[in-house]
Amino acid sequence: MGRVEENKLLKQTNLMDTAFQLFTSQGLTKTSISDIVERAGVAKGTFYLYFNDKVEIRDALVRAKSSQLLQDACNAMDRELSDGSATMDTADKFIFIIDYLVDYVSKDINFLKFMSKHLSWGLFAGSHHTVQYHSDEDNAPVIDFVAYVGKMLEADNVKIREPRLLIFTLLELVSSTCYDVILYSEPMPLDEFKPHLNRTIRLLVNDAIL
Amino acid sequence: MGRVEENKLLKQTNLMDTAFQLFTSQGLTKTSISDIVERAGVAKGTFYLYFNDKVEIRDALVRAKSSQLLQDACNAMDRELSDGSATMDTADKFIFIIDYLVDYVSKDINFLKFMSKHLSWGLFAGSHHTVQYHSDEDNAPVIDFVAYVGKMLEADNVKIREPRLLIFTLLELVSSTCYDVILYSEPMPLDEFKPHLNRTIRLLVNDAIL
Amino acid sequence: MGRVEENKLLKQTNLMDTAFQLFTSQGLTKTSISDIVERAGVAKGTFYLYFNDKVEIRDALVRAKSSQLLQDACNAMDRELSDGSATMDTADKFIFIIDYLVDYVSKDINFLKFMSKHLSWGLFAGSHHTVQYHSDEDNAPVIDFVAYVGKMLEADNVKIREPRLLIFTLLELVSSTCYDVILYSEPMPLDEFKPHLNRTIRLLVNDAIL
Amino acid sequence: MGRVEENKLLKQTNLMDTAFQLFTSQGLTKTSISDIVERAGVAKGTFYLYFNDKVEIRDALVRAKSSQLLQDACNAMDRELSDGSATMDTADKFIFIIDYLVDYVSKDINFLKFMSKHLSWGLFAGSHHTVQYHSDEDNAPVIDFVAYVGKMLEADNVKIREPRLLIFTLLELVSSTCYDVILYSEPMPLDEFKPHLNRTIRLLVNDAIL
DNA sequence: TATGAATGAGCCTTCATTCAT
DNA sequence: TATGAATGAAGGCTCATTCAT
Repeated sequence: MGRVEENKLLKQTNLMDTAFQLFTSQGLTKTSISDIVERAGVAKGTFYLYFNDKVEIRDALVRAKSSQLLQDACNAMDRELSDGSATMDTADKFIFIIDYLVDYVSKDINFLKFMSKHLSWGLFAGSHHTVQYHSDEDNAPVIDFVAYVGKMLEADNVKIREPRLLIFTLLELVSSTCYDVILYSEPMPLDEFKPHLNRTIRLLVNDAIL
Repeated sequence: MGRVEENKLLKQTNLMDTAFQLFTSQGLTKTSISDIVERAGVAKGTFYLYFNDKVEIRDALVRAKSSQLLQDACNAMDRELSDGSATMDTADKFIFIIDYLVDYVSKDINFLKFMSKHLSWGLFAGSHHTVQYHSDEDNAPVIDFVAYVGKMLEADNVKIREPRLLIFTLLELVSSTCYDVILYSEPMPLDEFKPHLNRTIRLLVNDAIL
Repeated sequence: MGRVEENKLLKQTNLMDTAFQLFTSQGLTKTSISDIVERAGVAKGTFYLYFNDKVEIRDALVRAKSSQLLQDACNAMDRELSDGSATMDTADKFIFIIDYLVDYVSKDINFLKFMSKHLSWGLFAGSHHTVQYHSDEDNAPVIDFVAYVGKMLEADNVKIREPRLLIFTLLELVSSTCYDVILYSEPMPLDEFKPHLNRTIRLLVNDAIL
Repeated sequence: MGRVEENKLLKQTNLMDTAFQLFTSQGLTKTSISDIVERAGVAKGTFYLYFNDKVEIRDALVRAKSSQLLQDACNAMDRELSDGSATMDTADKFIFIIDYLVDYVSKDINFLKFMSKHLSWGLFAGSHHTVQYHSDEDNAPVIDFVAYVGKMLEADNVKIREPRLLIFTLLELVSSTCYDVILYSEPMPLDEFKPHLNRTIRLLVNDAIL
């Protein structure tokens, strides 16, 4: 990558980081492109060199941030496994990962509001029209979550009917239910809901195992 | 209800009907309040007599329309059952109802986009801060979906662990997965996805039966 | 005064009291007629039965309140004189009265802002298009300030060239200078300004004495 | 000053000139920002690049115009003095200048209404948050009125107790009394009032001379 | 007399977007 | 590439005023 391209990427990253801060702190609609460029320290016109509009940068951020969050969950899983203390079956591992996700968003309501129910977009990151993005704060390249799960299953010596579908279904289920549960305690508070959620996850995972 | 109050309800219904038409035909952001009042044939100020802003009328509509859709599904279920031709167990009935919902939104993409993943809001309709609303097009009063399912289970002589939770979970699962499946064919087209969805529904329902 | 007229006056007084509260607490432009009628507990239309617009009620209030303030100053003067302790010449008396006015407005900035530099309007109250008004809080009928001063001069056995003109000039001088002095400390703070003001008052009064 | 900055100042001056015309011809409240920008031939948004709201441009204009008027009065004084015909003492000079001011506003009632009683704001122009402004119509740079008077006194070999305070007091007295006198003939018509005013000016000036 | 729902013109302001520099 | 002044359509919203009840 040449100096010019590198510089370009830096500007873009800067814009995305700034936009993310503003989106999560004051909301999407309350954040104007003026706000973003002012805080980012670039001119208005510069924004349009990198993004066509606010929706584009929003979508790019949702993909990037959910992808990053999945990555973090994988890392946490790896740490847990290398501890060697616990014995986890495949369903336990799914539950662990999802628990990590739920914990994270329940501690950062603004992040949850920004992501809405679109946690699964992180799965499709890397595919069509994804903006290259790697925030300064993040410390590792983002890998493919489906691939990670694949390796996990391999290690467990377990085969699953449609791994990608299972992952998608679980993520949608989790992000969708938890959105209402966390934000509105509807139909019940999170800690009351969690056991049911885990039971459902185990059910779906075990059913998918061939 | 006095003449004045009747008139007020009519104005509100008129506004909501008009807003719904515009939201589903040209999208939420592309619809201005000016558009709504112009088409509804009332003054701008009148809108603010009934709603505080666009978000409020949107939310009221999401609740009302999803509630109505659930009602329609119940009616379809009743018709099917009164046919007497088919023998359906409890899981079959859930699958039938959900199939009705999915069919409906898959045939009206704009409706799906408007509702986003919030089909379950129809469950909470009738509860807190719900605007009274009954569109001219609709032909029956809206009853409580949870209550309907309750009676259904009674008729089947079946007891379920947490009926409200099951219904919520299923609705979230369905509306969330189908949103991506229908709009983006992600991770697969709808007809390919449906068998998996049905299998999952059956799994969850049977697991909930005591 | 018949019951009907009495009632009418009560409504009007109620509206003016309410308007005054709002004008002084949130400012003239920030106060809408809706605010006034809502707080006063009457319907929108009722306002227009008593006043043509906001300017009319504002002007009526400025006249009434400045008139009342002048009255209060007279009462204070009377109390001071009946004490018998002090010996005051005519200029002293003017200074005493004006000091009362300045003290009052300097302790109620919002009142000062509302009255602006129009303290002398209280002189013309009772004349053309003045709304009859007597707030609940006030305890005495409002008399004519010029007449009061006339009696005061008589008691002092002093004749003045043009009493009404002197009073007008002094009031304008005081309200105008003190407005800037109190609100902006321009060209100097109030306590620094007061000696100069008093010197000027004495100068003008003595010059007017025949 | 670069081309861009020059252009900016021109735009601002243009806006202020236009606003002044409208404010004085149709009044402050009857003039909308739409009116101003339309007449000025710029876009609505451009207004907000230079002023935060209508009050800001109004205040800037009051300061600028009163400052300009004081300047004009100084120029007239200079012309009068260079004529050499008259012999004027210090009080005469003050009376001359004030007479110029009163004459001016009495011939332009709309200007008087716009300025209200705030003629003294011209004294503080040049100080804090004053918008740079120099109308096309005006032909000379605006100097400091207090400084002008200072030189005048020097030439007269006269020392005054608190020159700035005297000037402030005189200006407030004049603008405040003449506002009511000219607009409402209250308490008497202008020509009847003028001798009294002049007497008062002379009194105050001579008293201030050390 | 009193009401308050309805009006609708017009308010101020925002903001995505452009383009000359 | 980058800038940021200028744009102006469109936004949400207010509010004085009316009038049928």
